[in-house]
Amino acid sequence: MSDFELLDPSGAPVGDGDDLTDGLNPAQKRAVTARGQALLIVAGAGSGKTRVLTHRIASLIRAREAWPSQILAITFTNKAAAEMRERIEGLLGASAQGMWVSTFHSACVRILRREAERFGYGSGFTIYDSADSRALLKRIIKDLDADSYGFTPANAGAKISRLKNELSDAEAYTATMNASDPRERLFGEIFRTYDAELRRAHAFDFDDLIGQTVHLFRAHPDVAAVYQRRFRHVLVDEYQDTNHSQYALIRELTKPVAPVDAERLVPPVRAAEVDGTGSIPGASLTVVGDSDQSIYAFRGADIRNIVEFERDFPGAEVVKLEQNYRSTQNILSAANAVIGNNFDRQEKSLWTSEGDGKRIVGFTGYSQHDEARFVAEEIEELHRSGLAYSDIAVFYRTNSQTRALEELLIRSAVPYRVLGGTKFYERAEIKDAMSYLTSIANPYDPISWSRLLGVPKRGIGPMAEAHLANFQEAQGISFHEAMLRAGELTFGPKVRSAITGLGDLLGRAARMAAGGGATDDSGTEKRPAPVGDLLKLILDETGMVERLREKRDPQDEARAENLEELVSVAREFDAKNPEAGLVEFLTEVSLVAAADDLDDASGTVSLMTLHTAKGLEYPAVFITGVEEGLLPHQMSVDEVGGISEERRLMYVGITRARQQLFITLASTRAQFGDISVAMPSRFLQEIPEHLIEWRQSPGEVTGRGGTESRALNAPRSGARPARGGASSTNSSVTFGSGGGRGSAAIAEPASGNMQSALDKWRERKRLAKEQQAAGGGFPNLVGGNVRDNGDLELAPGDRISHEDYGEGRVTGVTGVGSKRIAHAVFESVGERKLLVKLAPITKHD
DNA sequence: TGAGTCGGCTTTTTT
DNA sequence: AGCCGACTCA
Repeated sequence: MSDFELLDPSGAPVGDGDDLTDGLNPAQKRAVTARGQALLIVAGAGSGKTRVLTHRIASLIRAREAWPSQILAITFTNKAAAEMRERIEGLLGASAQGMWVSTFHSACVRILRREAERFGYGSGFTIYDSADSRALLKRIIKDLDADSYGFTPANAGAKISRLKNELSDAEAYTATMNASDPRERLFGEIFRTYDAELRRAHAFDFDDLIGQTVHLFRAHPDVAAVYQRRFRHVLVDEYQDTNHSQYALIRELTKPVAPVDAERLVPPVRAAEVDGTGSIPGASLTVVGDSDQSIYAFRGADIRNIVEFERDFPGAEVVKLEQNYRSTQNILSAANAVIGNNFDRQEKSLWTSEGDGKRIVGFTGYSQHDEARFVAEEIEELHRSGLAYSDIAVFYRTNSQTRALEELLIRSAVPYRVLGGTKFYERAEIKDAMSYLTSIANPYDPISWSRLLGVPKRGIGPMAEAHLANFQEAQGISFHEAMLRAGELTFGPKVRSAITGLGDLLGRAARMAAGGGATDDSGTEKRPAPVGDLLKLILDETGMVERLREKRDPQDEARAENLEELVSVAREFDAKNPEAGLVEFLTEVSLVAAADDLDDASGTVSLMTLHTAKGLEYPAVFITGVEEGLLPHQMSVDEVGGISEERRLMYVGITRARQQLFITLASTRAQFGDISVAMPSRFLQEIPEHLIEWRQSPGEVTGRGGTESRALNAPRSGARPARGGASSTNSSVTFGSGGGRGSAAIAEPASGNMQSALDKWRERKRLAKEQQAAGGGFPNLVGGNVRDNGDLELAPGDRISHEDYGEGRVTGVTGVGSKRIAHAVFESVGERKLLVKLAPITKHD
């Protein structure tokens, strides 16, 4: 039973009577049971690909075709990885110990830390996130005076990233560039310096994690052989979003091991592992993807990886999953219609046997606030009809759109959370605290060191920093050592003691982290200190939290709370990973994705970008800001293939919805401080009109600035028959792409009366200007001054007056302090929940 | 050296 | 409108 030697590659037949294939459709069954070197599973949205993938892995293990440790499964986010592992363990009824289920980045970090001595880093090397890279580039660009040539940290970073994703490096770039172009020469210099600085700091950026692993494998066949031998089955999810370096990594991992390398492996290879020539055959590869959901071209994802899979891996089998188990037919028809406008795709059409379901609800607001108000009201309506808040999600194209949405959700007392966006770990105070931990793990890293010098303020400025950095480089010592030896430099007594004191603190913390006795209590144990203790030591000794508290600014108060939350995050990590240490903590923090902190049990509405939404599903979905310039985004319009990618983004958004889909837009939108007129998105026009029930169509919002009361603009369903959608809407939605600079990507149906649309657009723009000039802005502009009702006391029975809803009666009050919520019934709109502090209400005496 | 003010720029999406 | 960075003053 437990005899490893009996492992037979051909395996026991899986299939008949196997519960791993029960209830699967024929295509899914094939995807689970197919065996061979290469398998491509083309999985449309909602076609059960996670199920197929987990069952495939479980069947490999259960049939004894593979041990868990021979499986490498790559997912897009850490959350998806955790979920997949859990589901596999559920199927096997046992732990899947030794199985690698992780993201590309996590898997590569794991390999790189193991093999760190091969490239001269310690295993505690630092991972630079985009902000760190930008900080480094900023310094380099300044040093090289490259800003006058138009280089910015952002554009240089993007270019470096693109090159690294192609497995290029500074040397290769310099060799192939046009050397007579000073701009190119300068960029080569930036690139070279950037990489040199990374090396000096013992650091990798995100792209290096993949690229350096590939280089490691290519430079050291013996190292590659270890992993090629170990992973017999490689499975990759979201294959359409892989870039070139990830593709190369997969190729390396699935190569056979040549006899010369196989011979040197430890432990020695067994006869069963090699073929007749003494080679270990390449691992089997399974990739899952959907080219219609490729939305990461901007970071190097190459759709050709999936489109040309069969050419890359001759003899590959292809299985197509087209039956959808997630959405209603109406939603799928809309999705099919939209994506059908992408001309260069493989034909594929989603279908369901579940019936049409409800129609898609459309709404056009007069402003983004009006739009947000509709979203908030509909969410409440859904909630009243029995849907949990956690079953509802709101999507948008750009993070900046959250402002208006959040404001209205707060006012309506709808519990929500924003996924992604300004992430916890991107907050300044968190980065400050983390810079101490990073520096403790890697005392050669200048970025974290430079950051911690200045926070909290202790009189060490740029001058002192520069002197220390020169000293550090000249002596070839760590930054911590350089600080301890500050006496050898010409500093004033005050600055010197600040520097040595800080150096001492870092040294003590580093010894604790390494397991040495930093404090001289009985500690004979050589155990690394818990991360929580290290962090607490730093925060206590630097007084960072108290300093924030002293300022008595509510924002600083929030920052202090964030730091305390960081301590509890660290403690949680310690408890969950008793064997892990500081480096593991830092790795986890660097690689968490936006969707990773998604807590499904939280009972809140989820707000996120369309990108973050990929891979998720919700019973009710709102797609907001469906306007030209936003979706498709202005930036993408002139890019080759840009519109196609935006359309896929729309497609991804639509296909997240299970039962109810809402599509909203606004006719004006404020950006960069002033208000501009927004046109409905071309994608809106691509959805067959009979699928949409307009509560307020774009046509109705055209022309007039919206003088009616907001509450009356959006009567509940039924009050307004949905005739608006058919005629008026679609004629007014027709328009050109604005400037009409026809890039290759734009193959839009040039239907209809462009001229009249243009006229309407001009007219609206004029009206918008006038209204703005007339003062007070738009009547529908909710934003701006946040009101504060202070300690307004309300009790059941009180009569109140609401700016939008009119007269009403309080039926109850829940919550405490600033989160007090009044439940009220209004004559015009019925039941509503209001945040007492912020709602536009007055109480009648 | 550090605090405060003014001006320019921003918004695409993320591991 | 808001954030960051450069510049100015104490």
